[in-house]
Amino acid sequence: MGTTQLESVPEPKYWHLRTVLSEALDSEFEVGEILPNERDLAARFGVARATLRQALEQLELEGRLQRRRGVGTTVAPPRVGVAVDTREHAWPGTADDAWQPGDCALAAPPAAVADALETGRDEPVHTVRRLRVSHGRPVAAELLYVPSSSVPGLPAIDAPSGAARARAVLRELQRGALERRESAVELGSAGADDAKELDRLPGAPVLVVTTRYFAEGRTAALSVATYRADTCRLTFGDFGDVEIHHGPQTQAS
Amino acid sequence: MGTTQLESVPEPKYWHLRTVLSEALDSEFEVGEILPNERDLAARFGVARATLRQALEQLELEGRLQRRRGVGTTVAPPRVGVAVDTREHAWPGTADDAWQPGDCALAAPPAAVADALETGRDEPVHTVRRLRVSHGRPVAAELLYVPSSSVPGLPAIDAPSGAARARAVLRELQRGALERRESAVELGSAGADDAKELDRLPGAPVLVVTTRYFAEGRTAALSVATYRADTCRLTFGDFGDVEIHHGPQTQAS
DNA sequence: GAGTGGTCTAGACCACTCG
DNA sequence: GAGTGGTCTAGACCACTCT
Repeated sequence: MGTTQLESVPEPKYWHLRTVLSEALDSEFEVGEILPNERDLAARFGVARATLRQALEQLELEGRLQRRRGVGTTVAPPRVGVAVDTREHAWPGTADDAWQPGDCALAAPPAAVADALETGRDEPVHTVRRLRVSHGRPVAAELLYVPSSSVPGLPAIDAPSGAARARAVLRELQRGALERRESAVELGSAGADDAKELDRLPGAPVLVVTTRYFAEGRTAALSVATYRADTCRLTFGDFGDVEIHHGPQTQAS
Repeated sequence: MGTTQLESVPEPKYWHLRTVLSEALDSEFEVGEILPNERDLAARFGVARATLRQALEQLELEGRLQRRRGVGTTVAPPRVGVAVDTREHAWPGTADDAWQPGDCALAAPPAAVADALETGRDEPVHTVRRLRVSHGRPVAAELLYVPSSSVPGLPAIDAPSGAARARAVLRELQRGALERRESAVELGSAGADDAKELDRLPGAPVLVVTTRYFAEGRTAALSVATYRADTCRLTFGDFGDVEIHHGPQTQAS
């Protein structure tokens, strides 16, 4: 007697904190508003800073918060719906397919990519780096692997790299009639280079979309695109901008 | 002089560790093999346990490792390709749509769901809980929201809940001709209930797939499915089981 | 009971942004 | 230079799984 247990099966502190903060975000904060700094928040809740950070990490993973070193923690806007559509328009190289071609190189791809393309492991393929921008912010970085056989008309003497080359490869790829595409989505973490382009730290969670393009029954190209998981909601079909999911709780049954 | 800097722009220890461990996993370990425990590993690399754990967390997020309390850390098998297909077969309630109907309840859904269904915020809808199993393991938990108007033929006097009720709702939903569906994928964290069904801890990363089913131009049902992000690769189209992505490094350009 | 991963603490220092 | 989030430490205890 004398002691009261709030939780007979106590949940971890950081999880409880996450819930409390989540509700506070809903009711007491506006999008873009700056939260108190971590040391103050930790003191206010009577926990160590590391524990508070665990809760903040959860909320950032869920797209509720945005943290920037040297600046502070702000309330994130709702995730952007990004179409990863499977229709005929918006093939790579179409006039506006939401991607900005960056650099291009001719290099041997990772072994797994070579296998999928059915090229030799040491055979160089055109590797186009592209960036996808939405609402003025970079949302995804892509590597598009195009075997030489998919772009037979590509001039051989051009500059072997650079943005002009990237556009040329896309143009030629577009000429060969692409028939079909298949995609897969999985969770990953941003490598150093992707992280830089996406304005995140290395290790930031990303949604990796791997897409295989087919032409004449064979794999004509392969794309590996990493989307910022904190800010993006990938839409298949034409989902519009309805906001459904808003946290981990599934408050039914 | 006298001191050597391995990194002129030093990367964080945990990130470097992640890379080292990742390579070790590729070359020196088999799937299912148990790693040394965290305290030993930390000592071996000369870092604090917390730092080592940060590296392990990354690798677990990437689906390379599997950690179980009281057991140990093992090398994870490649992610399972799970079809989130958009074809006509495999509508909810089809003979085999990979989902096992669980419970069913009639309850007011979260506000966001009610809005998407265009039902009143306090109007109860049929809420079916289902579990998706692949290779003998649970991979996803789903809540399927079905407004009464979508299942007009549903007997009113039946048991209002339970597995039998769930099957009845699905059967009636199947009768009304579904026309189209739209999906979105985003990162989330498992709530306590989902976590339990998926055999994970609360807060575990999940891929949340929100699907809207249309019939006669209106939203006939809405599904929120949470897939284990560590073990699943969601495939759209029919991607097969090719393994492409294998870590954050993008070793081209 | 022994051994594992999971949680939590109290502190330190670093890297970055901004006025 | 002040203030922020990011990294790291060395330790403690807890919850769980096996034998």
